[in-house]
Amino acid sequence: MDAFYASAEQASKPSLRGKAVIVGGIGPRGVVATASYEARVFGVHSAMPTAQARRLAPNAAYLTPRFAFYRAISEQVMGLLRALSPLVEPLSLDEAFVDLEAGGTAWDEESARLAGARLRAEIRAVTALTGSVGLAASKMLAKIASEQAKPDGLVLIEPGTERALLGPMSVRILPGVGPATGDHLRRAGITTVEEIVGAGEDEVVRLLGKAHGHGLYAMALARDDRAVVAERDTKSVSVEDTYDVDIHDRVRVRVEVQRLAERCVRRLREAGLSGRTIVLKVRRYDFSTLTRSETLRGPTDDPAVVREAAARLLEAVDTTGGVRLLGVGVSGLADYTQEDLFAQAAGELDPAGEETAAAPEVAVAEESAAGEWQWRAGHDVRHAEYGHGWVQGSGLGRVTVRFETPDDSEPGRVRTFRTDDPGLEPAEPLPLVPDGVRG
DNA sequence: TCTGGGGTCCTAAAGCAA
DNA sequence: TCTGTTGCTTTAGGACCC
Repeated sequence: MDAFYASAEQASKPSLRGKAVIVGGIGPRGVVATASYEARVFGVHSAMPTAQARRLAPNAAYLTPRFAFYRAISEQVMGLLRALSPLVEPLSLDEAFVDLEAGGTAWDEESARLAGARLRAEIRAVTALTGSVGLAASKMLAKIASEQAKPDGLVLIEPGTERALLGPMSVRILPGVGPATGDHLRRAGITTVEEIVGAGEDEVVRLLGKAHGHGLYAMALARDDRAVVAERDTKSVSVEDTYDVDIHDRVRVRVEVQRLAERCVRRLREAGLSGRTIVLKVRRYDFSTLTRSETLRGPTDDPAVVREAAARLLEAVDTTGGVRLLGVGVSGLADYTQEDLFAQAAGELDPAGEETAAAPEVAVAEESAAGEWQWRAGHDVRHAEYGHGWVQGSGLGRVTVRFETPDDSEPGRVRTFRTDDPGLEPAEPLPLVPDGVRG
């Protein structure tokens, strides 16, 4: 999907169409998740600090992500893909590999082009958004093709032309070559794919190590036989928070770690999983990051056990100077819950339900105290008199709403209310395409 | 005013067992 | 029993991806 989050917001909000839209973290330490193509003109791109984006594009619309909304669209698109083949490997909400040959949907260039073109039309009809298609003989090349196809296009790499296409391109297009490996290669005088080939496999392995070196050399030769894998088991579950200002108070650090442990376990249980290894992550004031982990004798999904392990791990970490991020994760997952003796003992000492019942109430109370939690910028609302709209901003006891729906062709009217206006309530996003037209 | 959140995979060191 | 080798597990860190 092209500039997925930003495009979805533009489709949902007519007043943003044709405008620079930036979706991402809005706080002082946020980063850009997606910038609309209009915003990219100003030099804004994903992973850029939002503060920097504001300097480059001060008049853009800044929105926090609405993942539930994007997920609903994503599921519609993934459904279209699964109609082409059972072998669909999602990479994220907006990207997936599809093995068209395994699905019997395509077997040569012509049938592939046809399937791709049809798919693009279906995506547009069902979601009102544009998607790009890359067609090629391997995952790596399909991915490169789809990047070349953006926005709103289709690119097919013809068999036999792969090496010539790849040769002059930067090493950075190869999967697994990020900033660090790119620098490493550049210091060895290697900046293009053909220079990797020219250096020879032994030299690349010497530079980058065995696994990485052999893999990368194969990619440079356009050799990639990785299969499309439909179902991949989750290997870990984690949650983390970056704080708007560094936390210096050790007691507060402990409290945050306990909260994160509980959130992590909630996610773990929702997925029907349990795990053996508890990981604590700490990013200090200077951005140095460290992790500490502890492996239990058996898998657990007990909040008390995870909280206690996380607390133990924290005691071995020096947080003087302040902490900018804390995280708690669980790995070594099992899809069953084997209660170990410690978990049971902890449960008996600490009456069951107390911690899980108390935590959400505290959270809700705090969000309410912070004020206007339900009037988050960009989120949908409904007003008894004016109908459906979305929050443009809120603060100081006021909330500003633009009343418009995805099928409006003109920007809607803006009105401001008190945050406690009895006629105003949070609402679900409206479908981008009227129900009757959906596939 | 630097640098999110959710993951995956790889490497290397250290401890331990065969 | 001593020593060296090998291999597995745990831990920590780093790179990369969207």
